[in-house]
Amino acid sequence: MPVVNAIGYIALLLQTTSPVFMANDKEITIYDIAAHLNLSPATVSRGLKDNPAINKRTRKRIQDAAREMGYRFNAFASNLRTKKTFTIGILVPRLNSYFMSAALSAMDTIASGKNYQLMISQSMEHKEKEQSNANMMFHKRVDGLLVSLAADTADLAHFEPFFANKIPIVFFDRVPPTARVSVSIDNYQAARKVTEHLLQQGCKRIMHIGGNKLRNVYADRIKGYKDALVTAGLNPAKELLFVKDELNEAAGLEAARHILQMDKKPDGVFCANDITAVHCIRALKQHGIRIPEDMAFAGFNNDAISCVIDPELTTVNYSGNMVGQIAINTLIDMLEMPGPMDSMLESNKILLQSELVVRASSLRK
Amino acid sequence: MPVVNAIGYIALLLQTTSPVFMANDKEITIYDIAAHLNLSPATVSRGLKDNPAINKRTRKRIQDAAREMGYRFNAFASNLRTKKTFTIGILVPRLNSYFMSAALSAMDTIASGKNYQLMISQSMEHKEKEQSNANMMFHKRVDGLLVSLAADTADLAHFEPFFANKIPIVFFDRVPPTARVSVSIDNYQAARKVTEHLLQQGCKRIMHIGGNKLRNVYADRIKGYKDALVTAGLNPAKELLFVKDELNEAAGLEAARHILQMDKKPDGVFCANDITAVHCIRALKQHGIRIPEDMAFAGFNNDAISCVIDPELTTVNYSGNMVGQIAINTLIDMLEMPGPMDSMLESNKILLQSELVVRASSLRK
DNA sequence: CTGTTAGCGCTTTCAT
DNA sequence: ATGAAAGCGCTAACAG
Repeated sequence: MPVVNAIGYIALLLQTTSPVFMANDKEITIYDIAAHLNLSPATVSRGLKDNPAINKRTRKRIQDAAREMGYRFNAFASNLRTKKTFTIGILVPRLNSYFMSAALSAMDTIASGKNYQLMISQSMEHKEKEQSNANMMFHKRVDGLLVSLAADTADLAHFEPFFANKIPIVFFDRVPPTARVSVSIDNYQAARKVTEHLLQQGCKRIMHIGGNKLRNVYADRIKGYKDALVTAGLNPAKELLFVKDELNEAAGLEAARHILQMDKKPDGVFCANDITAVHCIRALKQHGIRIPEDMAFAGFNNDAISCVIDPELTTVNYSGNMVGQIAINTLIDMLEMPGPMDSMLESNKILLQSELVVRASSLRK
Repeated sequence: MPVVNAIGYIALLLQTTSPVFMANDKEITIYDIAAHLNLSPATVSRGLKDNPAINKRTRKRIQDAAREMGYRFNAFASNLRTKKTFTIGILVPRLNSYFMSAALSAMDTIASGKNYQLMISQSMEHKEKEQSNANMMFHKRVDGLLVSLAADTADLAHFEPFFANKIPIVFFDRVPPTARVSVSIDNYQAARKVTEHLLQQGCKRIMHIGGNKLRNVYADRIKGYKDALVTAGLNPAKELLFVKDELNEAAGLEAARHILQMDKKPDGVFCANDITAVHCIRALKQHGIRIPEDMAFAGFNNDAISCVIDPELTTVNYSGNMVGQIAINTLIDMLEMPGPMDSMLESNKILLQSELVVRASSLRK
């Protein structure tokens, strides 16, 4: 019987629950259970895992004893042997965006269903932070990694340890062109569709507000925009492309200021994200520009905010939820694939479709 | 010298970086370093930790060798001995809210600065999920816990293992009344201020749209609202209190429907969160109700959305960032306090102030 | 300043 | 169906 020492005694005074959780300083181990039941630790270990090699009644005795004695599984000891942590690392540019929250939300739901834990950290859009986070994940020995790149990440050197050790990485949303496995939407097609829609509404001078071209999401949208113009026989003019490193509220205000001082103003604007679009619209409206009569507008993401602005914003529905789900399922599949190599060699680039959501901000007919 | 086997060979072909990260299947341990340098594993262990007891030159040799040999620290083995994981568990109702994202963002920044990892999971507002998450955290042996409760959590039984084992918990935002350590804002005072502001604007019939009274945040706001009315000599009428379990977009629409069918409509509405307020306003506007002329409006949270609605929403600025910072700092202080007991016994309820942000939606004079 | 030694708690052959 | 024993990689007495 474990002796209740001074600290345990205080814990005893504090506690308000069944004796199951008594803190005696001494953690219960499988050895304690084994001794208690006159079994070997090996049998207890198997019994706790419901190993069918163990007699059904014995298993039950073991599990009951474990519960009664307040046993808790020690994952470290287990990890030390098995080399698996059931932990997935997640690197994202920022936690506080609507899209990312939805993606993480979906990932968390699926991960806990399959008994994986998530270890989340954000780069704040800086490659240095991304590097140190990746490093930390590597040392914490995550089983796999889900990554959405920072705005200024130019190379993947900081992921080499993962590649070399065959720790699977699934890139999502902000994916590098060289990624072997990635999940994102077809930004090029989506941008084409948006631009074509604005053309159909009669726009002749369409401006694009875009993000850092280092990232596929923004580069592809710019390309889609330009190609749509070319296909329509228009020339993608340089002065109609406005690029900012980060597409936030400030970028929207800046874009508005830029538009207001243009001699020949655009009659349509396709903005690579909703937040920027919304704040740009607000600023333009304050200066008497009518949306969509003077200027049609479209955004990207179908952020909650896009329904709140007046007029409601035409945008691209791009489900963080869906991307998150597919990304983590892909990763877990790789983790649980029996043969270790095969899955790592074949490339798997998933491109999701997105849908144009037409709302009042772009309807001119 | 480690032999490159078949798998290692493929890894070699794949790799594009320095030989530091070669995957030889065999992980480098302190024993390998020790053998390489003709030292004992203990010395290597100390050297890697920059223990001043070790000769400065030896330390350097050890660290250089570690780097060259591609050593990576094995946290499990370390945890197994030291019983500390440098991992903090976080339980939140939902990841995808603006407030929570900001709080997590702040926590992540501070945690990584102090070398802690975060293990985040969400309850989806259900106590069952919260329970299983808490359980998982306990088994993963987090050093401490940060908790914001689900909407329907009625008791804290699932946290007993933590209390009993003296694993510190800091509750934040959605805190239980019985919490020993908690960080939240003064919801009562904030709600009073909002209500008083509406009164000052000439409102005589102020409605309150509130959330689940099980949670302090909503109960306190309701109380603040009622007390402000009483102080002003008004009677908090039952038909002017509209309570929904979850304050989301749907709740806003439902509230609007409710208001539209009221015989004697309110001339002011104080809504316990911005999202609900915004969608309620949108619906009311569509039915010809003018804000603020017919009905003044105020929300809570200063969500990004509150500046996008027209008219802009009067609200309470309640920084997720600040709450997150203080919560995690409080927890880390507890974790790093030398004497284990003292800090756990004293209660520490931090109540932050918030500020009323007056915007057009409530200005009638 | 460095080395020896004995575990931390679990898993896993290999025996029985 | 169960047990014995070795070892995962690190740390902390204790000894020198």
